[in-house]
Amino acid sequence: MISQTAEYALRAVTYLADHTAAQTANAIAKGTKVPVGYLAKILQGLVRSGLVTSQRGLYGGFILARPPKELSVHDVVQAVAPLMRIERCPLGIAGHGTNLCPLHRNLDNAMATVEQAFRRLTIHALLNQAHGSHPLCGFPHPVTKA
Amino acid sequence: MISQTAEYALRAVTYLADHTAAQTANAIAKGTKVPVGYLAKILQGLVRSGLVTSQRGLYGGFILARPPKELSVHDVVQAVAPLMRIERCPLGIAGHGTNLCPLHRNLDNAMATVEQAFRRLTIHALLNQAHGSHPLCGFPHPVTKA
DNA sequence: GGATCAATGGATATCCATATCCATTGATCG
DNA sequence: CGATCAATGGATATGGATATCCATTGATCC
Repeated sequence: MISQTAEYALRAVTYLADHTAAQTANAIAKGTKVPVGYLAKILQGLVRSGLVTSQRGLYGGFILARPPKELSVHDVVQAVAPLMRIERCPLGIAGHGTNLCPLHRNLDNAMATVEQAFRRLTIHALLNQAHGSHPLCGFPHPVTKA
Repeated sequence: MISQTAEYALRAVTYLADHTAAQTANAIAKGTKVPVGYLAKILQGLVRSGLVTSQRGLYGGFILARPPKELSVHDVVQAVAPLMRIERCPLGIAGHGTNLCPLHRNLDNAMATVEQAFRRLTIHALLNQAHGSHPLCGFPHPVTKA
C-alpha cells in the first residue's frame, strides 16, 4: 500500500512533530525503531523536499520546517515515495489520452480516494487523536527534552 | 498501489471474462501486453487459488472457474499479491493488540476503503461499464473465437 | 586552533518483485 | 504408437527498494 520508506518517513515526521527541539537522526531512529542508516537517507530526502530543516554539529539535528497543522500525510508520502496515479493507458496505446478503460479507471479511482484521505489528514491531527496521547504505535510517550 | 503482478492478473482475468473458449497463455499475453513467461507464472497462481481452470494440450488453455459476476477485483488481487492490512503495531510492542496508534489506524483505514471498493467491484461490472465496450485500455475489442 | 558532535554524500551490500528460459508432464489428434 | 500442442515446475537472471558503512563537511565548544 505505502512503501516501507514512506512508513519510516511518517514515523520520523510524527516523532519530530512531537518534539520542539532539534532531534538527531540517532534519536529519531531509536524513538521510531527505524534503521538509523536508512533513516538518515530518508531524512535527507525530507530536507531536500523542504519539509524538514537540518542543522549540523553539537545540538544539531532535524526540525519540521512547517507547523504540523500545515503538514499532511500526503506531503510526506509524496516527498519520499510518491503515490503514482494512473494518468494514461498502461497498455501504451497512442492517442488514447486520459480516457481510461473501466479497469484502470476504477483502479485510479481507488487511488484518488486514498490520495484525498492523505491530503486531508494532517500530522497535527494524528498527534491529537485520542490514544492515551502517544502518537506512535505501542510507544510510551517520549519525554520532550527541556 | 497495486503491484505489477496484480495489474497483470487483473488484465488476464478481464481478458478471460471476455472469452468463452479456453485461451492459451500465449493468446492472453498478446491480448493484454503482458510478458508471456511471467504471465504463465501468474496464471499458475490463479489456478492454484481456484479462480481459473487450466487444460493442457491442443485446444487447452485457461478459463475462469466462476462467472464474472461472482468474481471481484479483490478476489484476484488477494490471489496473487495480497493487500496486507495493518493488524498490529508495526513497531513490534508486545501486548498492544489491535489497538493501533493514530498513524497506523489512519493508514489502515485508507486500506480498508480500497479493500471495500475492490470487494464491491466485480469483473462483470468492469466489462459492462460504458467505454465503447472494450474492457482493456485502448484496446480494440477482441473478436471472440467462435 | 583542536576536539567533539552530527549531517552529508558516495560506495557498496542484500532482498524481493519482476522476468526469462527450458525440460518435463499431460492432453489431443492421426 | 508418434507428433504436436500447451500447461507445469525449476533454475536462473535483473532491477529497484531497502539497508549498511564510512570518509567528508560543517557546526559548536573550550
